[in-house]
Amino acid sequence: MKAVPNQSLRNESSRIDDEACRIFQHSAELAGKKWNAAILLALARGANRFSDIAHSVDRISDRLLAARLRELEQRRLVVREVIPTTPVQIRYRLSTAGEELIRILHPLVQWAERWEPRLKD
Amino acid sequence: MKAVPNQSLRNESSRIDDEACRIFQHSAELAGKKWNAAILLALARGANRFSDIAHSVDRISDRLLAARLRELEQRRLVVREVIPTTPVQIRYRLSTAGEELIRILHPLVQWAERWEPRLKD
DNA sequence: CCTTCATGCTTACTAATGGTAAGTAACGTA
DNA sequence: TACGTTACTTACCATTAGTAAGCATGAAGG
Repeated sequence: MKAVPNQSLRNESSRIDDEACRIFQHSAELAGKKWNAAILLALARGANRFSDIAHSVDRISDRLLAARLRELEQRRLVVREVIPTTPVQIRYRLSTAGEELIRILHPLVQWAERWEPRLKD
Repeated sequence: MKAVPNQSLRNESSRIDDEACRIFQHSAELAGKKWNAAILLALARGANRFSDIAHSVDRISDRLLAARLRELEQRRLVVREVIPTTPVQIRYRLSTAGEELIRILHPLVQWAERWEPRLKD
């Protein structure tokens, strides 16, 4: 279909490619990417070691947890500290941005309880 | 026994598999699944036909747009109406749940502007 | 008439991502 | 000595995403 994208009849300002919309899409997809919300929540609730998080987040695999923590660290939602004990301990915690993000997302719980009651089974 | 503090001694109720946490994860992943936020936003901003949404959401393919609209309809965030003109017109719009969802997610814009300034490039 | 275009999809194919299982180095415990 | 824990990585296959093309219907243009 998209061989010749004809939008000449369409007013350019109605396209969803301006700044706020791209930002919105980008951050929603970051927060909502599979496992991310659960990982951030686990950290918010006190888990701070790899294996704690792995136990807190139901059904996540080590491989994906490691991958997600690396991404979240790069995006600066999570801070990774190496503690030079023997053996080394690695501790993860939310950054301020991460804390604010889960606070912002909290209303989703009420939304879901209202509109998706079957989730409660 | 102190080099490695054992978190498994924490009480079971702190695990992230109880109801509110599962709901939280589930709805965050619904809202944040790739393209969903942008599609809902396009609808909120007035797009209501397939090709309008396709033009509004930058870089989405027809295939994924069709798939996502079907999912969003099943999840009751989007309503699909068939208008029996010739040829038939198909019109999509947000349900009340869908409208509330994008309202809830709106603070993400300010969050991202504050914490992810490089998105603004 | 006959070609061409728009709409709202579907089908076919490839690339990227996800899930499962197992492995690993360095230590600790029984 | 054997096994468990920690924080990962590697190997492999299944599922999903992205790209391109096809298609039925009808409208519009020459």
